[in-house]
Amino acid sequence: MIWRDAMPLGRLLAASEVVAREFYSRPAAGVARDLVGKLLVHGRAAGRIVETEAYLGAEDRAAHASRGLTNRTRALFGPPGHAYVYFIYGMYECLNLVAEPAGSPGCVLIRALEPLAGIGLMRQRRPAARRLQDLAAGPGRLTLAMGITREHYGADVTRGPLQVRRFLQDLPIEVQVSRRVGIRHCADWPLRFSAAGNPFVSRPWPENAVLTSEVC
DNA sequence: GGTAGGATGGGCT
DNA sequence: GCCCATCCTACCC
Repeated sequence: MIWRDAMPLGRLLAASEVVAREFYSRPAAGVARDLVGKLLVHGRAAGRIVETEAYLGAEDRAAHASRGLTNRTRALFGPPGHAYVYFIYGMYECLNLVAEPAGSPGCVLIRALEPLAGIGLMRQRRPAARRLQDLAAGPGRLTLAMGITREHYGADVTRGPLQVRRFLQDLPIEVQVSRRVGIRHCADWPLRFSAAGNPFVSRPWPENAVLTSEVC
């Protein structure tokens, strides 16, 4: 198993550009699908997003926003392109990116990364990971590996140390659609998106996953 | 290879 | 008081 960086951070940054706010200002499912293949950077750590889930508004009972505007969900109702980080199961934090225009609370849960740079640092933060594929495979593992916490609640991901970037030379990638993980309500909605065949996803794609061809 | 159970605390009814 | 967008370990094939 290779624990070295796949590419130096400087080269990753030179080969990519920040994703603009307009990208996020549309229905969350499309944002989630198109975030697969993008680059997530925090400080010296970076990785390719390989798995996401969309969460919608009032109609989606699995979404925090379905219970309306509260102190916790405030960021979901704000402008797109910001981080929504929440604390779960008394131990873990999950990173979402706010989608849709301000007032419409859709968001995208970032579920898994293919680590590319800062892997030594990620490994220090995730001593329980035994394989590179496990470093950031899962929403709680991902935030641990990347050093993302509730302090990033509301952070603007179009500028600053936490960023989402697109590769300048976009390559077509296949995205699979399946059911969201670990929820009770609306469990059959096809709102989980993952890079087909990628070994860094948090769990295997189900038999009934549907393929959709997209450009990252 | 697989899974059952426990850790642990904030948000909301 | 209950639920929860999870993870790890122990244990069992």
